[in-house]
Amino acid sequence: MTLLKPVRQQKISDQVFEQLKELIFRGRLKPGDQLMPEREMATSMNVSRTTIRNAISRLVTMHLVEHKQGKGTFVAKPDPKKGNPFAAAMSNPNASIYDLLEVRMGLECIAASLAAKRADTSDINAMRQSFHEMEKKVTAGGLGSSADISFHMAIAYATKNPLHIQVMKTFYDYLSHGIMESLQFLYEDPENIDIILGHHKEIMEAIIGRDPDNAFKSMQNHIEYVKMFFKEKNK
Amino acid sequence: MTLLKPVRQQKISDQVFEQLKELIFRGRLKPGDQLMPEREMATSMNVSRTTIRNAISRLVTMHLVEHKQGKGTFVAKPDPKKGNPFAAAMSNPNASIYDLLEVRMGLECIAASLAAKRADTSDINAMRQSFHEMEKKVTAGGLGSSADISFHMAIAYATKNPLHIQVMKTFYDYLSHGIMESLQFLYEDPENIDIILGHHKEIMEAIIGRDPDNAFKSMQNHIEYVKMFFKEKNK
DNA sequence: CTGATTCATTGGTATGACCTATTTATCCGG
DNA sequence: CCGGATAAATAGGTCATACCAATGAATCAG
Repeated sequence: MTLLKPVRQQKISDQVFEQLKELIFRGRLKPGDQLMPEREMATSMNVSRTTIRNAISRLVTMHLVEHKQGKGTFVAKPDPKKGNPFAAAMSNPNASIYDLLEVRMGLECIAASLAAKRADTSDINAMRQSFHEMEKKVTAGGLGSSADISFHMAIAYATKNPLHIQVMKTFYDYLSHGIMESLQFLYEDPENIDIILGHHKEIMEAIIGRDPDNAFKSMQNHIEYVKMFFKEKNK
Repeated sequence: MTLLKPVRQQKISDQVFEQLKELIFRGRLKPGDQLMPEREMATSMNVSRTTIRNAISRLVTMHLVEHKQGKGTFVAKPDPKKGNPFAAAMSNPNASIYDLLEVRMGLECIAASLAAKRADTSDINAMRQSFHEMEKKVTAGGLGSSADISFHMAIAYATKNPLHIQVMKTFYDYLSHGIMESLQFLYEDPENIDIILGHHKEIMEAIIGRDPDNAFKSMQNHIEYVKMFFKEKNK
């Protein structure tokens, strides 16, 4: 007898749930986006609508998506009121975008260097995709801020560090809600956008080239630039 | 045409959900209790099993109840970890103390360098106090892990960055109980303690001496040492 | 053009069937 | 009487289908 049982320990609805969750956390589905109709999703995944609904209803409970009868299901805008420690911290009027950048400086520089050591091809593809999406958006006159977030989240995932991923996810959950408004100033100037895209390219190439030190420095340089921008702006 | 019809139709599954939630919150259903079978509950509430399942699955998502196929559904033991993003991440079996140290590496190095720029006398006093307390504890044969945490938190406060403070608080509040047990291994060897005290002294002096670069490097060196310790230990 | 109606789309609920996992009861050979 | 195999009962998990309810767009009556 063979020694194995490819037992299905994970429920089908769990798998669907995980897939959708990943799409949202990685920014592949952005707040406001509409999900595929349940019936369609069911057939395209070869599972019953019951299972799809079960998975989605869990996302609803987690406030990641919202049901709108007769219209569809949409990715929710993160609500800071919902037990997010970062949101609590940031609702403190003493906390500024500058504080946020300082913390990001710590987290993301080390993340970039770890990513350079551990990124696999799918991570790199995610980065490339987000990069090109942002490029496309800005050349089309758009803002590209959500693609920006996706890019940074792709790096977080590439660290393969579940704790770091969780922390960054919580971070950007909040960011896409409140702070992003401040960041809009950054995207208003086309010159800034080119510089930022250049930074991203630098970071990405360091990671692809498996160069942790350069990845660290490129990220440091990137965030330092953003910090300087806001320091200039506020005087 | 005035303010009319705040009509809001509540979904049936919502009503079921609320009922069950109340039962749990009010203690009518206690941890470990088994819920009525879904089919039975459905008939006794005059709704379909679909609706019941939807409501219960939301309770599952909120970690209020647990499904056990073939056995039933049970009220879950309140786990303080549940609902906290950090704890959720760490309950992931893939998350290790090594992951934690990587994230700390990012956060605390930048914190040390910021502290070197911004620490005031009361911050420095807090550091000194924690340092000496730890020194006292270990020479008395104690563990000093809580003084260790106090030391690192003193640095966090010295950054004057409310977001960073909040993040580190959450870190130590929710992680320490589980993770600190692992750190005990570190304190078991007197030799380690001396080295760690030396590290702390280095960090502290760099901060007092207003030397951000050295503070950064000292902290990096410190955490790197701990990382190495666990890497050695696990092979 | 305005307003009502119709209809396609999409989430919400209801049944009923069958699958899978767990526990309990039963039966049978030794 | 015992131990293990078998069967039944229980309860959650999945599937398929039908219909209800809300929304919005297209259509039609005036």
